[in-house]
Parts: sequence; structure tokens; C-alpha cells
Amino acid sequence: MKKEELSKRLKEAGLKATPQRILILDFIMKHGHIGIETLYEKMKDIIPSISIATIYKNLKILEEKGLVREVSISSFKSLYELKNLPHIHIVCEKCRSVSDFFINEAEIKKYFKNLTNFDVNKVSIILFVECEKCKVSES
Amino acid sequence: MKKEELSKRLKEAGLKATPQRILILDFIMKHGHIGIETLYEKMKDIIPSISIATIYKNLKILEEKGLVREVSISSFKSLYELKNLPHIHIVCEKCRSVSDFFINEAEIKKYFKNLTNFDVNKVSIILFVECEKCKVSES
DNA sequence: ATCCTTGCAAATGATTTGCAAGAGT
DNA sequence: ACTCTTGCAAATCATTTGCAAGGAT
Repeated sequence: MKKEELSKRLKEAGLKATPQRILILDFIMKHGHIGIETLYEKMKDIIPSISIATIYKNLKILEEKGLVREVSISSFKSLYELKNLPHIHIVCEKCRSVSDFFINEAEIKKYFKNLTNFDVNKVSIILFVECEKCKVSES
Repeated sequence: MKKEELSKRLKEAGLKATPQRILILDFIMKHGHIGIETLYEKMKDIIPSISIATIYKNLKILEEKGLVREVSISSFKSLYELKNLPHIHIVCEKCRSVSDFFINEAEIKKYFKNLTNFDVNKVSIILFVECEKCKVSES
């Protein structure tokens, strides 16, 4: 997604398209998910004057406007991701990498509706596994 | 579960069975899941000298020893629960109540193995719904 | 008796806030 | 021009740590 598209998305959400916000979205997009500290470090290279308070404020408002989602995993710091395609998270317990697995959301909701009898609005699913890389590098 | 049983569990984990620890487990058990601040408030009624640092230290060590699990839900503070029967969390988006739904873990793992092709060690599943109470109290 | 745990206070870390200057529409 | 956003510094809130005294085995 190019800057213009991100800019457009911001304006549609009623937010001004500042370089800071575009860059936040851009980095989140490139990383899939990214933590605040990492975001701050990377943004400093491009906007050296950036303040971490600005990042906090923007992540908050971007989440309120529905552009970004916070990902909470026990014993991890919060990560942030674009609210695009529905997916679940796969966490490697060895190397602590987090990756996305895209899903058919309706399908999953149906499965859980079936199981629990609740109409599910939203799901948050994390699978803890050992990733391929770690399996291979095992002695 | 009675105090003696909790005390036994602590000793089995190689921890001393102090009143503070027993009370922490007792409250977590009674609440299903409880946050640190609430735990602190409730414990003060029974052990007025309790320090919140003690609660932090103990939750940490209880988690390390596998007696307790931290539950992370976006925009919630961490909750803690006993590591007993496998279950998933159902969160009402209206009243923000959190409840447990007990599952057949093998079954769920099979479902996701089937879907993702990963051998799943552990799952963390949160379903966001509107609970019965909230549905009823809707105008 | 020994070692672990507690409670306190201080230290650290994370997040939020107020405000004046600057940038986007 | 007007309003929203930024960056800074300070304030607040959450979590961790060191240490001396007390408690569990």
C-alpha cells in the first residue's frame, strides 16, 4: 500500500494525514505486527524529532478509529497490526516469533457458535507451536 | 478446594505455603480470573499488612511453577487464573465480563492442526460476544 | 537453624497528560 | 484562519528490586 492510500485511509477516518501517522501505518504494515519500542526506534531514523508520546497518542486514536488493532499475548509486550484481513496468530514458543495465519472468519465463527452456542462477534486466537525454523535447527 | 489442598499444591511446587500464597490461590479460585488491583483490595481485608509487591512476586513465581496462568486480553489489564481444566474465554463486549467455557483441548487442537498444519502445543482463544444478560437488558 | 518470603521504600519502566508551537486542511 | 497534532517535560501508573526482619520447614 502506498503513502497516498494510507493518507486517504486516515482522512476517511477523520484524521489528519501527518507524516508521523503515515509512517506508523507504513511500518505496521511492513512488519505485520510491531511493538511500540521498535516502532519508535525505526521511526527515529526517518523523523528524528519524533516523540514516543506521539506514537502512543496515535496508536490509541488509530485503534479507536478502527485502523489498527492491539495484539495482547501473555508475557509479551503489546503488538500492533493493521486491521485488514482476518487472521490468527501463531507464536513459536522457542524463538518467540509471531506470524499471521489468514482465516475464513465466518467458518471459524461457525465452529465456535457450534461449540459454545454463542453468536461470536470477534475472535482472538493464538496458537503456540514450535515453528519450522526451530524444528530444523534442533540438534 | 480447601486450604489444605492449596497448601499441598504449593509444597509440591517447591514453595512455602504462606498465608499470602494460600489466599492468592483462594481468591483466584473463587473468582475464576482476577486482576492484581482487585486481588490486592480483597486481600487487604484479610491480611491488612499485605504488600502489593508480595502479590506481584507471588503471581510471578506461581506462574513459573505452573499453578497460575496470566490471561491477556486487548484493552484489559492482565487477569490471573488457576491452571486447571482447559477452557477458553468469552468476553462480553457490552459489560466486559469474562467467563470460562470448558473445552476438549485435544479436539480444538485437532481442528487447528487440520486448519494450519501446525502441531499446536497450546491455544489461547477469546470469543467476543454479547452475553445473555446484556441481550435481555437491551431496550 | 536455615533458607525463603514478606513488607517497605526506592528504583525503574510504561503510559498519559498539559501546553505552547507548528502543521494540515 | 482554524483546528488538530506534535514534541517536550512532567505527572501518573505499573512493575521490579534490594534489603532487613519475620516466618515456614
